Amino acid sequence: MKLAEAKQQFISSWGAFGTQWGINRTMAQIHALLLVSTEALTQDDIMEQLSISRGNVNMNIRDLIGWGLVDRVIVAGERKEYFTAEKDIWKVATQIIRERKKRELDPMIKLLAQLENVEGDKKDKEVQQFTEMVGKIKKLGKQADKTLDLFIKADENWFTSSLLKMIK
Amino acid sequence: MKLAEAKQQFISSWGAFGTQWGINRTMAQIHALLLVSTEALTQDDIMEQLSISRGNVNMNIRDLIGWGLVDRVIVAGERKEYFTAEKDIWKVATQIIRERKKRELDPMIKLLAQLENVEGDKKDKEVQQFTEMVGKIKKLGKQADKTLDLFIKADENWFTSSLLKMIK
DNA sequence: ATTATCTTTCATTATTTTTTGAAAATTCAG
DNA sequence: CTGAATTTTCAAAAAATAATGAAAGATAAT
Repeated sequence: MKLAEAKQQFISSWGAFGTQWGINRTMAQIHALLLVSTEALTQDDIMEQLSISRGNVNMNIRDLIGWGLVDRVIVAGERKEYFTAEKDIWKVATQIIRERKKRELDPMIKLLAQLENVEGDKKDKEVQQFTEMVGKIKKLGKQADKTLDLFIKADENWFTSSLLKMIK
Repeated sequence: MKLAEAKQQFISSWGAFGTQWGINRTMAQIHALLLVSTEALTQDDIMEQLSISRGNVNMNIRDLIGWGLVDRVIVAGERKEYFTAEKDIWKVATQIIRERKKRELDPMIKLLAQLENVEGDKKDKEVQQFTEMVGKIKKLGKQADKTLDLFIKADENWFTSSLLKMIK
């Protein structure tokens, strides 16, 4: 397989995987394109390479910036904006985890905490089972939350912990 | 909040969260409904409670069975099929992980392995960067794969490991 | 073997999500 | 300040996804 073909394959597949994970196909493709681009790209570059409209590029790029996965790059003497993706794949992973945790896991735990306070007879079997189920899911959610925090922190402390290992 | 209202809220929110994770809203809602139902339900029960069509229930129920999250229940002397959800939330979690791993992570790693073998000059900077990026992502994918396996195994060994702790 | 009950399928319809592209807004050089 | 270059917005169109419901297919009781 040639390089150009491989890149194309990577971009298209990344888009398909994204879709399965509730991520807009185009957003995933733009991210993939920037991941395998040596240089920073303009909106026009992206439009051309993915055959998509200006508005589409603009919206998805801003989303990616909101996810902390893409940065604007200022090129001296150029009017246009350039965009580049974080290339450290470990940072990419922790950033995605950080964001999904904030946007989805945290609100879910909050909701479950509310639902646990259902009114009614604590001896009512229906009430009991519901509260128990909600409580268990909340507990699992909190465990996941903690585990993911450790994961994220592991990254932040990577340098420190490497140093520590050298000293010990 | 009353029980009925809380259940409704749970089902509707579960559907919304599902959507964010690339899971069909209705499928998530049926799963939620079964999770908080004391008794097994028929297709008609589900149709009524969620106000959806028979065909919709049927397809999504079969999907949920395919995911290993819902079981058919045979009730003696009854013609109709009943359905019930696995209530052990830890098992639910590991089952979802097991399936998504199989359906998504494994194929992704396979693809990346292929893309690593791009033809061309190994000294070409473009080729180098692409191969490196793909390799890094594959490595991360494999790490995730291992970690998730541990997670799944932890469950299977839960009883064993509890026993071990007691003996020690 | 016939009938009644229940399940499954799938072409059609409806809904949701994504994309487009032109207009508006912004930015900056001169 | 003016105007050209660039970015952003958003109503409308297109595409993708999901839901409906009637017909066909099973299944089991009589």
